[in-house]
Parts: sequence; structure tokens; C-alpha cells
Amino acid sequence: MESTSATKPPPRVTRPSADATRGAILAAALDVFSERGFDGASTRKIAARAGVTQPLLNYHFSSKDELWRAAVDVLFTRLADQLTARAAGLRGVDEVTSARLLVREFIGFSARNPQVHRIITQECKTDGPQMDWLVERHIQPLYEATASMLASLAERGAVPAIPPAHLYYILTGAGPTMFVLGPECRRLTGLDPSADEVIEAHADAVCLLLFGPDDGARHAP
Amino acid sequence: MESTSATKPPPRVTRPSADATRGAILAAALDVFSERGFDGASTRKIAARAGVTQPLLNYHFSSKDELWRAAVDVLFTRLADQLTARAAGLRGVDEVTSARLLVREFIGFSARNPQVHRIITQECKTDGPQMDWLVERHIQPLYEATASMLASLAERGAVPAIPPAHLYYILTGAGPTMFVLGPECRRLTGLDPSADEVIEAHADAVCLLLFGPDDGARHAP
DNA sequence: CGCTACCTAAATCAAACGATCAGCTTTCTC
DNA sequence: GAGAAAGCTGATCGTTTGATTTAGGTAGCG
Repeated sequence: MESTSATKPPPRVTRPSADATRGAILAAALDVFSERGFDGASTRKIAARAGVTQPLLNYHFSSKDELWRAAVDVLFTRLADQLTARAAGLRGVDEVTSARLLVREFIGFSARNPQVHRIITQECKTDGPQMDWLVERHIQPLYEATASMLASLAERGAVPAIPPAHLYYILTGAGPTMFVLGPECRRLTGLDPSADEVIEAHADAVCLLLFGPDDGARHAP
Repeated sequence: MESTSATKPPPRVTRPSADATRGAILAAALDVFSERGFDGASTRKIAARAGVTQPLLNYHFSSKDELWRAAVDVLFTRLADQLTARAAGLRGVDEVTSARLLVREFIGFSARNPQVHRIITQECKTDGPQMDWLVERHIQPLYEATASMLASLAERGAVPAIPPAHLYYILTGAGPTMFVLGPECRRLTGLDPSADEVIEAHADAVCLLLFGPDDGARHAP
């Protein structure tokens, strides 16, 4: 027998073209999953939006569940990367200014990637394996970092004295909702929630409520 | 005169037992629709939760779409009724106090009926006939009343100077999100979002951010 | 060249879907 | 108390779902 065979596991070389279509599938999956929910998102619709045939999804991903997890991983990793990069760039800046800018960064990301909170609200309103995985892997770390930041801000009086858990849901509710409900917002208010000025105005509004006027002095006696 | 036959169209008497099961179906439909979305909510699951057989849904409602609309009608009518009743009870009370209590009422309702915002986020992130119907029939009136109230509050300085459209999405995001994501909140924070103290604490938090400290003096020079 | 990764095309599977029907039981009415 | 309608059920229709299979075609690499 070929002694050379057993020593070589599958070298598993992926060609560049594979990554491209994998990426297209993941992007399409994100859109469809976030818009129609896990059950409502059919693999045929995802394949159609990605411009590939349906069996190809099972070629690249073993199941619909695995595709969902892969797509969610991409999105949340992008969010975490962007936030940590921003935080890294703010080393040395005072805590309150830094927090303000991180909140703005978070709102900007949510506005340009409304799929994040669409998926969270899709999966986290019911207990289930999808929520377990999502919370454990992605949401919990984000929550802990955010809550500790908010607690520190509240302690030093930079934001109103509100328990961090409530502040967390106020922030993650007030920030992204306008963009999650983009089509409704357009219809209801006439504003275009994908426009930069609207995103900035919303970040201004949330920061004004949380931190007070921008000049830094808050509740000045 | 007793021509009895031709003069009597279908008398269409509904028996009391029918209303009971209709109500059970509507309640179950609300839960399942809000949790799994329109596509993900199968008529069999709804029937099972209501404790009836599946063909009975088509006996009481001509189609899945009609069942959805009927269930949503019940919920949003209840919300509007509760808010207008509260507002009616506040005639004569000064505008700011009245607004504060209406915001608390809204948050209380959202906490005890998280299906409202679950359904809104389900249907309003994509253009479609369901969103058209929902916005036109239920959300638009609520938005206009809320926005005009917020505009008036901002004008008189009772809340920070933020355009009403942004304030609306801040309020409808910050208020209900904690309860929409109830299972996640339980897991993440250890808080029980269905407990009265938690609901009150969240209403306190949102009102503190919006209106400032309860004593009425805000940004006092 | 030959091998393997990548991808299309078309057909198919069991399961679950919304919807419908004939028929049974209950309840009101005359 | 008999007849009719309302209320409800089991069986079943055609469709769509996720997934798999078969067959074939193209491109990169040793």
C-alpha cells in the first residue's frame, strides 16, 4: 500500500475563486437571514441573491445552520474588530471623550450594518440553540465590555445614575432602531436613514441624551 | 312581515364558544407570529399552541394573511386604547407631567406586551404589503401623536433639543428593547424583565434620560 | 498530461407547508 | 324534538422546503 498516503491528510487547498463565491454566499445569507428570519430564509432565495445555484450552498456549507453561523460570525467579528480598533486608536484620550466616540462608532456601524440588530432581535426573543450560541460567542463579550464602561461612566457622573444593565438596553435600543426599521423610517419621517447626515444627527441625539451637551460640562451647578 | 326567507340575509349568529376559540387562536397567533415571523410561524404551530386543530384556523379566518391582520389589529388596538384612556385621565394635568406618565404607560405596555415591537421589527425592516398595511393602519397615527407631543416638549425645553423623528426612534428603541429581548436579558444581566420592579426601574431610567430628574427642574441654571 | 477544486444543471427525496373537503358533533331555533 | 346551522375534526391535495445525488464542465497546479 502507498505509505505516502497515510502521512498526508487532506492538504485542503482552497482556491481564491472559492473564497469569492463563499463571500458572496455569506453576504447574501446575511441579508436574507436578517430580513426574513432563519425559518423564512430559504436556501433557494439566498442562492438566487448570491447569483449561484442552490446545491452550491451545501457544497460550501454542510447545512443551513452552519451557513447561518458562518454568516453571523463574519458580521459580529467585523463589529468587534471595528470597535476594538477604534478603542485602540483612543489610548490616552480621557475616558468620557473616548466613550462618546465609541458610542458614535457603534451607532455608525449599526446604521451601515443594520443586519446586526436585525439578527439579534430575530434570535434573542426566544430561548433556543441559536440564541445560546449567539449570546455565548458574540453578545456576552460585547455586553460585558459595554456594561463595565457604562458603569464607570455612571460612577464618575458622566452619564446619569442608571444601572448598567438598563443603560445597555437603552443604548442598544435607542442607537440602532432607526436603522433597523429603515424602510418604516423613510415612510414615516421622510428621512433617509442611510444618509450620512441622518446617521450623524442620530448619533448627536443619542450622545446628547447620554452625555449631555458636547462642551463636556454636564449638570454644571 | 313574515316573508321570512328572502328578506333575511344570513343572520350570521356567532355562538359564544366561537368567540372563545377565536380569541385563543388570536392570542396564540400573536405569540407565534411575533416570535418566529410571518414565514416562520406555521399554522400548525399556532393551532397547537391554541390547543385546536389546524383546519380550524381556516374555518375562522379565510387565510394566514387574514389571521395575521386580525391578530395584529387586536394588539395595536389594545395599545392605542390604553394610551388614549391614560391620556384622557390626565386632562388638566400639566403637559410635562402628563408626557412623563404617558411614556411610563407606553413602557409598561411594551414590557407586558413585547409582541408589539417584535412584530414591528419583524415586518418593518423590509418594504412589502404587510408593512404598508401595518404602517398605514396603526403605526402612522401613533407616530404622529407621539412626534407632535415630543416636538412640543422639545420646544418648551422639557426634553433636550432633538428633532422629533430622532426622539421617536430613541424612545421606541430605548423603551421596549429590554423586553423584546427578554430571554437574552435574563441570560445576560440576571434581571427578570417581566418583574414589576425591573419594568419600573427601566421606566425610571428612560424618563431620567429624557426628562431629567423627577423634581421637575431640569438644567436649572 | 492528469488530478483535483470548483461550479452548473437537473432531478429527486422526505418532510413540512397552506389550504380544502366531507363528515361528525354540538347547540340554537322553531 | 326535529331540523338546520355553527363549530370542529381527520384525511388529503398540491406546493415548497432543506438536502442529496448524478452527471458534466472548467480552471489551476504539479
